Amino acid sequence: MPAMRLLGRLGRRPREPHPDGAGPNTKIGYLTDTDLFRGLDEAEMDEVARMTTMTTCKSGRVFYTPGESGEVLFILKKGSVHLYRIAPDGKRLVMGALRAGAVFGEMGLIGQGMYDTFAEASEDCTLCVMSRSDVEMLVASKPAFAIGLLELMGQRLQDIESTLERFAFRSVASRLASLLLALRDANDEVCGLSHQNLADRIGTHRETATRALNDFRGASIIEMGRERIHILDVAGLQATADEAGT
Amino acid sequence: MPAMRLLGRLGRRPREPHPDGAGPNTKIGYLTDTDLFRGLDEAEMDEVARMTTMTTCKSGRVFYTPGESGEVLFILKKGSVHLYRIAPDGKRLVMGALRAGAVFGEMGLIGQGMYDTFAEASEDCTLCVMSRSDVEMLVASKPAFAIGLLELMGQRLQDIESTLERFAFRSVASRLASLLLALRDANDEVCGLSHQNLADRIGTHRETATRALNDFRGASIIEMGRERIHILDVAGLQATADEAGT
DNA sequence: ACCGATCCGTGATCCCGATCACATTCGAGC
DNA sequence: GCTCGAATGTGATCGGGATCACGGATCGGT
Repeated sequence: MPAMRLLGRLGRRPREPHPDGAGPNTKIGYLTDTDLFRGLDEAEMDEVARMTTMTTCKSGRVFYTPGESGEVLFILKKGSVHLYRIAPDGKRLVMGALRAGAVFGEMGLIGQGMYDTFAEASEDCTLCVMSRSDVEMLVASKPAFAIGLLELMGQRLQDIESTLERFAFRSVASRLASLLLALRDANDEVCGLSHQNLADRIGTHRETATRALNDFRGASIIEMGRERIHILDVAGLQATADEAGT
Repeated sequence: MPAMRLLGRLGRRPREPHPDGAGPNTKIGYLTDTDLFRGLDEAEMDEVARMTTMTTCKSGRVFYTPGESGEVLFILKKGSVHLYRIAPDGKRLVMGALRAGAVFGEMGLIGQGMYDTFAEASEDCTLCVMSRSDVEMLVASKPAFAIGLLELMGQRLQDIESTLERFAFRSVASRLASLLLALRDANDEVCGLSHQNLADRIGTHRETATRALNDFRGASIIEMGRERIHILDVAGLQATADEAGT
C-alpha cells in the first residue's frame, strides 16, 4: 500500500467526515471518498467539487468514442468500465477493466491516450468529469493529487505490461484460466459474462473461448451455466494458467 | 508538447546555465538537461545532485535483473536501454525501448513494476540512480517533478497500449513493418539489429522474422545486408503495416 | 589464415486458433 | 406460448507461425 506509506510519511491522516453532513451519495461525498483526493482539506474539496460534473451511466452505454475531442478526465466513482479497441475487421480487445477509484481519459498529461479507445459502462456507473486545465492546476498545486495519479497510472502500467506478457507467451487456454481466476468472486464463480465477453478480454474469438471452456469442463475444472461459470478446481485452473503454451 | 504548455501556464521559463560552469558532461549538467528537472532552481538542483549517483554502463550489459530488491529509480541520461521479459521456454519479449530522458525502475510509486523485467543497455549508457525515498520526497515537494513523471509515464502507457493492440490485431509481417518504420533513420535504414533482435521486439521467432524480411525483399520493399536493412519503398512498407492480418 | 561465434537462409512438419457454417438452447417481451 | 435475438455447441477446414534441423556466410580475434 504505497499510498498510505507515503502519505504516512508526510504526516497526513484520514479525513474527518465533511461537516455539513455530506453523505456518501452526494458529490462531495463521492469525491471525498477517493484516494485521489485524500490530502485535500475541506475548502479545497469544495473547490474541486465546483470543478467537476457528476454523471451516471447505464450499463452497456458507450460513453466515450474515439474522436470526441474533449480532453477530460473521468473519475469512476461507482460501477465498472471497459476500455476497448476495435480492429479493422471488427474484432474487439478489452484493454482495461476499471473499477471504482479508477481514473482515465484522453490527456497528454496522464497519457492513457484514448486515441482509438472506446469506454463502455460494464455496470451502471457514477462518474465525475474534470477538465484538462483543472487537472493540470490540481497536479501542479496539490502534491497529494499528483501522487494519487502517479499511483493509479503505475498500477495500470503494471496491469497492461502483464497483459502484454501473457499475450506474447501464453496460449488461449492459459490466458483464459488466468482471467477466470482474476474475475472469480468469493464463491469461485464468474457470473454475468458471455463467452464473447471473455473472448474479447483475452483477444481471441468466441468459438475458441467456448471450446477452451468446454475443455475445462471436460477436465472437471469448471462447471457452466448460461453466463455463469463455477470453478471446481482452483489449483487445476492455476496449473493451466501457468502452462507455457506458445 | 504538453510539458511546455503546462509549465508555460505556471509561469516558468527555461533555466539559466548553472553558474559555476557545470558543463553538459558533469552530473549537474546531465541532471539539469532533463525535462524532469526543469522547474527546480539551482539550490534544489544541487540538492538533487547530492541524492543521485551517476554510473555508466557498456552496451550489452544487463544491469537490472528481477529479484534485485533495490527499489531505485533510473534516469537514462545517454544511450538506450531495453526492458524485456523472458518466457519459461527462454523466449524474449522487449517490452520497452528507452532513449535518453526516460525514467524507469521498480517502484510502487511509478508502477513500472519490473517484477519479471530485465534491463539491458542496448548502447553505452549514462544513468542516474535515485532512491525510492528521495523520489517520494521530490514528488511530494516539487510539482514540476511530479508533472514530469506523469508525462513520461503517460507516454509509456500509450506506447505499450499500442504495442498490445498490434499484438492482438496484426500479423507478424504487419508488426515487423511497423517496427522497421519506427526504427528507420534519416536514410530509411535500420542498422545494428540482428533478425533475432527484431524478432524479440515483435514477439516472434528468429526464423519467422527472417522469412518475413525475405518476403519484403522479394517484393522489393527493402534490401538487406548483415544487420542492415534499407527501406526502398516506404509507402509499400506502410501498406503492409496497415494490413489487417490476424 | 584459421576458428569459434554469431548471423542468416531454408526446407519439412505440426498444431493452435481463425474462419465459416450451422444447429440448439435459453430468456425477455408481446 | 410464440417469437426473436442473444448465447452456446460443434463440425470442417485452412493457414500462419512455431518448431526442428540443418548448411552456408561473416566477422572478430589470435
